[in-house]
Amino acid sequence: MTLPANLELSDMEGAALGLIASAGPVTSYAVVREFVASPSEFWSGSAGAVYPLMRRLAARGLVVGRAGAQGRRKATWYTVTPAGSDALKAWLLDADRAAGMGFDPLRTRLAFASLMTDAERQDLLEGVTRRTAALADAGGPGETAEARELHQSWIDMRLAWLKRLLAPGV
Amino acid sequence: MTLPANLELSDMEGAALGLIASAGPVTSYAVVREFVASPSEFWSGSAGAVYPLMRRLAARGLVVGRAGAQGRRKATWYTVTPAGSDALKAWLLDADRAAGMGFDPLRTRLAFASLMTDAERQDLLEGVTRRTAALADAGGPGETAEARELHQSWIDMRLAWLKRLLAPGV
DNA sequence: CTGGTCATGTAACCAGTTACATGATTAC
DNA sequence: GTAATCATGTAACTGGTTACATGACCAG
Repeated sequence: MTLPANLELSDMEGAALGLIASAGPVTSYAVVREFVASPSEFWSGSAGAVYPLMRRLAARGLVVGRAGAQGRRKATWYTVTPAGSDALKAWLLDADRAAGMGFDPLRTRLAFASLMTDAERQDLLEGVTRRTAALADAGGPGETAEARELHQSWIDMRLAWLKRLLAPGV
Repeated sequence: MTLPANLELSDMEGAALGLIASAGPVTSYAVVREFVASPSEFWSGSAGAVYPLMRRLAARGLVVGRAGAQGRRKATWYTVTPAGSDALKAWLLDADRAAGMGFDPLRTRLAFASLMTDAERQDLLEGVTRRTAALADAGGPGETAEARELHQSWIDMRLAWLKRLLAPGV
């Protein structure tokens, strides 16, 4: 990529910028709420992360923050700039990074399956099966149909894989 | 969980402790090599992360480090203690955390599919398809058969999902 | 009007990153 | 013998976390 360095985004920055672009002028708190509501649960969406992140984006000229109010409270409303739009596009369409596997807590543990007894392994897989099945209902409200389908595919894959490993005589 | 607080492990600590338990006495550098070679690519395995982590584990009594040598170089060799073994077991068998989805860079982007044009979306999915297909060969050497199968299932799921989305007339 | 929650932050801490330093080992 | 790389670290920076502070809003 011969992209200007100031346009490069971390994944959390990209996600935040996407939210701002989608939801029009937003306050930092609205972004916090979206992160918290997200089914991804990878970022906590803590205020201590989001508020400085928004200031960082503003300092880089990717968003503008206008001082305003929310009722009697004063608040800053953020909008993406053209430069922010470019940065967001570049991040969204970065196939190299999109193809990565990210972090998978189950795989991390199964790398050490040899350290478990058979009974422990069985218990773990059953516990994971129950909890994975429960994830099916937990769709985030803001997600697109495509993201939701990927979520569901992930769950289906997981359950099929678990079922096979739990099958008697395997 | 009524687990003593000093037994709780972060995911990176758990992974490191698993490596130490699997490979017998190891140096910090050996752990670095394993992290770097891991197909997960989530942690960089930087020395600046691993060396302090090993000291932290030692300070908590989960491993012991014995001063020794590697040829003429001096090095510290780490072994898990019984307490470390307990902590590792608790981390490995924590079904709640194992069932989590972790971080998925593709899903993070697809949450904003509405911000792409049709052509851009098509390009992205094709790029991801090519790169995902290439992942099939990239099995980590230290991984167990189960972890490898989960890796492969993830790839198959991804490819099936991508193929469906790229099918003409959908 | 008072107790709880919402909204907007700030501060201190912690863990992981890149970049650097240094000495041992290996390749040529 | 000298250059490259391996092995063992350290230091400074970054960014995300929890915990706290403060004032607005809302239910009884």
